[in-house]
Amino acid sequence: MRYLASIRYIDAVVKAGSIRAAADTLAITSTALNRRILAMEEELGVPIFERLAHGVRLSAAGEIYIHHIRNQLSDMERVRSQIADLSGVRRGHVSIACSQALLPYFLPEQIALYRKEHPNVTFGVHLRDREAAEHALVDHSADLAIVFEPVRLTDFMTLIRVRQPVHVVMAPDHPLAAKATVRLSDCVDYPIALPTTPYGVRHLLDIAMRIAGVRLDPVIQSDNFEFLRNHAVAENIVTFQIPIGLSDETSTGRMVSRPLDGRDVPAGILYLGQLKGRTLPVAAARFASQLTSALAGQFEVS
Amino acid sequence: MRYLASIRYIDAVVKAGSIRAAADTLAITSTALNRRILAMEEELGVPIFERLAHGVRLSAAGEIYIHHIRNQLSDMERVRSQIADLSGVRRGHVSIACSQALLPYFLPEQIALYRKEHPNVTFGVHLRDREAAEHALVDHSADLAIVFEPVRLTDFMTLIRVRQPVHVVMAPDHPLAAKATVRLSDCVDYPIALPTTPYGVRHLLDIAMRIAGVRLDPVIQSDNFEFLRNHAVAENIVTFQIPIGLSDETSTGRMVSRPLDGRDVPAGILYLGQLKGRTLPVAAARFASQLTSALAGQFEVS
DNA sequence: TCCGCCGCTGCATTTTTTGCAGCGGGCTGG
DNA sequence: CCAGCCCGCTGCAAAAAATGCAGCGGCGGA
Repeated sequence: MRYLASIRYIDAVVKAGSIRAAADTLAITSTALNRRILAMEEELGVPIFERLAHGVRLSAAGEIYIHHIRNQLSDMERVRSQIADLSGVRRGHVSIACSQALLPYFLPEQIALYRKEHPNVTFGVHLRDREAAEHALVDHSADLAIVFEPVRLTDFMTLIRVRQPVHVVMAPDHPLAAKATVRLSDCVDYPIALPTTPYGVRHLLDIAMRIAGVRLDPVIQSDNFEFLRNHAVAENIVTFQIPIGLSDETSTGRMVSRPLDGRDVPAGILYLGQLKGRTLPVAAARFASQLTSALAGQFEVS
Repeated sequence: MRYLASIRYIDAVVKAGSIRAAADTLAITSTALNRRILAMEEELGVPIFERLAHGVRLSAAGEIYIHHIRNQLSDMERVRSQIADLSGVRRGHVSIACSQALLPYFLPEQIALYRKEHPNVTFGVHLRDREAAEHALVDHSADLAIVFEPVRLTDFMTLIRVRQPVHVVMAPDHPLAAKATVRLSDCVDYPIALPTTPYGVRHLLDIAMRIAGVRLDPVIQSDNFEFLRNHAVAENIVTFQIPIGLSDETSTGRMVSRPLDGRDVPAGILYLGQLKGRTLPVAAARFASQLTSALAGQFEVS
């Protein structure tokens, strides 16, 4: 879309933080880019950027304007895909920001399922914590976000919520694997591995331990869930995860998972959502509704 | 806004119905305009217009696209006024589609009141029936609509609803002027003037007559409310109107109005609304909220 | 059938955009 | 305290894009 070049350039400058840097990424000279920006500011009647020694920063007017620009650009995307829709070709791109638990099993399966129907739709999957995921929605770098136990809900519109009880994960021959459900107090006798503090599961466990007066001292801490799972098998210790990230490896028998008793640790909640007030591109909207029905089968929270 | 020229041109072509006609209104040659359109269609990959012998018409894709274009253009207006806002100058334009009843008294007073605070805001007031008013919202030729008893509510988002009992209007010396409220059956003895059928007041009366088994044969019918009022005084007959269009001339004593008994004729409802899903420009939003509080004093319907 | 209006195209001209080289200014590390 | 670096910005020439003019062929209405 040639006629949107100017505003796309401005978006690039905002992202890059300086005109010369943006010019490089856009494969044009800084002169051309600089002039386009000056021309836009002329038309607008106000500077879009503040000039600093090491680049540019959005002015107050620029903040308003960049918002508008990003809306325009993604609206244009939506319109293109709507038009592509009615000419029969289903194309598009869906960008997802999500937490680790979705990566091993759930999303690959869902995306594969969707792409079987619509092979021309491409996907971007980005690992983001809760805050970064919300930010990705705001700056339109993601269409959908799937996060565990979000705190802020500004700009975030929930499409569906799913209960995720915390599960204990261990090797099949571990003593705790004999039980159907596990009490928190059962775990104190065994060495355990925990996710690091910012994560939702750890957060839930911390609260539960404080209430129950139990202390679980982790021998391993990691910010990588896959590592924790594998280590639980390798060293025969226990770790804690949510079921949506487990289905694959428990089904192969490499490891088993047992739910923690709900009286000890309340279930966490997984949120699928999008930017509030945004109309998603067709592809993203359809994928979102596929996810919604897939999740609704689990432990939907109404 | 130079960079929006192309889409503004397309909007003009849609409005004009042919490229050459649009080129005239835009003061460019048809060549230039034609080429811009071809270029846009090239970029979009689909024709925007169908070529007919006597001009062009939107294709299916074009319908989608023109929607997007109009959104973009009015969003741009909003952004400009937001930016103007923060540099202190309050400017803008508010376009209103409304029915006749608002013209004599209510809107002039409200607009004057608003412009006393914000002299740089300009207004457009367009007389439209219910359907045309809704259409004006859809194609962004109006920001706000004030209509009586709307039928369809697609695309229309109600901001406030106000009850408007039908009033009998007549000269001060008319026999009915002695009563505080008037029964429909009281009117049969006098010659009456009615609005023509499409209007809300007429609609309410037609229904009421059918229910009550009364027949009012109008000696005068008109589609102009001002004429009906004036004629009621000139010939000493009665007519029917809603109070919001009456305050001025009844206060001067030229004519009087009496409410019809609610048992005979239910009150009509006046709607203030905007296009569903649209963020109004600042000026329009503020004027709308002024109207809302002004109307809330009357007979607000919650 | 003829006339009028339409959209569209080849070509010359004008206007706009781009790239190159270079200026002056602020921050940073030695 | 100063050299080096990166920044945004400008004059000028080249390249690219948009515009206008004249004219073609098509289609519907008189």
